[in-house]
Amino acid sequence: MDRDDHWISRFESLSQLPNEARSQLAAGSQIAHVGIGQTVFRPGQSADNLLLLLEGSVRVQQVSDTGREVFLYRVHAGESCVLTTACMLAFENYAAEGVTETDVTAVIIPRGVFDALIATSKEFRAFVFSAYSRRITDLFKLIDDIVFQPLDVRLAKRLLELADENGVVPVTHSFLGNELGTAREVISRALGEFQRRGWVSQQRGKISLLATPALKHLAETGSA
Amino acid sequence: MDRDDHWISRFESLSQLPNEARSQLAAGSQIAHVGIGQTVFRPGQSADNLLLLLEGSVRVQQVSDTGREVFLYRVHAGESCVLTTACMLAFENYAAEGVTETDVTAVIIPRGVFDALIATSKEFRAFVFSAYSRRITDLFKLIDDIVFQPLDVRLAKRLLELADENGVVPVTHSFLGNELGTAREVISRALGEFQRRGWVSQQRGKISLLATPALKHLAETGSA
DNA sequence: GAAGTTGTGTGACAATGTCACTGAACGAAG
DNA sequence: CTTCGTTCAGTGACATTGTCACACAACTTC
Repeated sequence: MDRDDHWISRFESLSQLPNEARSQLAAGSQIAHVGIGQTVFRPGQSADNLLLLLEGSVRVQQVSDTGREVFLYRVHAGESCVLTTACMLAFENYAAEGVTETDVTAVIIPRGVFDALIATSKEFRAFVFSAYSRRITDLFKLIDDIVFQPLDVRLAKRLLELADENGVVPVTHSFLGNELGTAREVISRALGEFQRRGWVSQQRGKISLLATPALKHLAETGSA
Repeated sequence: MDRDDHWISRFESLSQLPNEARSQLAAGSQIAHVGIGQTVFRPGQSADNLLLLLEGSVRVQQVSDTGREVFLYRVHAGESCVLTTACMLAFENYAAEGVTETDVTAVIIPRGVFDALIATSKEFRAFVFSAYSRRITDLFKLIDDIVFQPLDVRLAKRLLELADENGVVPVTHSFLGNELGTAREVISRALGEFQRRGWVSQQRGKISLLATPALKHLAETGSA
């Protein structure tokens, strides 16, 4: 097998798998492409695969009873939808869904292969539990932020995260509200304030960051 | 071995372990007692054991940078501190701590035994992943509640959860504020309103529920 | 360009969070 | 039984955030 261009080498901890496990993984999994805006998993639909992202990103959000959505976390290339797996192995449903934000290339590991690898490989277990650990830590941090961080600080952080290389954030106010668990109007006001300070300029569906340092300062210290 | 009074039989899914795994678990673990108010695990301290609670409860909370605390979830008898385990296996720290709320009896499963069982027993894996699944679902629900549920509804829910058989909740306003991620004053006001409606009466460090049905109605429908 | 859809701005008001206090209730000395 | 210190609860003023009801601007489609 040609290892160097194989996807496994893109995952640092997986590339430490012993040969046997490695070929077991390579043989048992397959690569899939999913278009933008597709729902990869959703409540009530039991997941049968573990997904590892090679390209693109997936947004995971909780769907409230009232139909509203809260952002939970984002799966980037090189990461896995590992929380889904807990539910997949436990046969339990949960109320979160995953939506592709870009075109996505992913590795599909079927339940059986996943289960076999968990049993045989210490390295694979380390990979899975470490992925868990990171996600859970993120969730704890999210709760902390929602409860204790003022909105402008959280908004500044998110703008910096979502900005492309030109400092442009190509999203609507309503998207940001969703992302931060608040209302569009609140985002509009906060962005209006940022604009008044000369930190951003706004176009329809697009925000340009003009003073990245000021935003960073707010995001990090919590004060302007 | 006398199984009927052994702790394993208290965990439904563990009692389905095949004999070999079962004795492996019984032999490798030990029972410990911890007094009330002890910190079982804390940030920066890597956990070396998986804990299964036999008696009592443990409160798990995120400790904010600012020193404030947010309630995350509660581990009851028959449950495990399983999220700690992810971090324990991944050698990563996180910012949550666990404090005993009562005297606690727990089973200590050392890392080595845990790891061996994960490898050998399908049933043990199911136990662990199912515990994960439940916790994660709870965390998602918590985020949902914090973002979308009005405070009075969340307070009513929590009062009902914390009440003893006589409908008495033996906690302070400040404890409840902590529990719901809000300030003491806010709890005082909300409880004042409940009292005005005749739903509760208050003593220092103690709240008595007078109209459980009304509280339930508020908790479930979101309207008085 | 007319009509429909989506995105943004704004004012009024409600709910919640923060701050600065006050005094009451309790426990531990003396 | 008092005194003192500590913890707990109540309150008003104000800041921040959330909700509702709009108006209107910017894009799309036909």
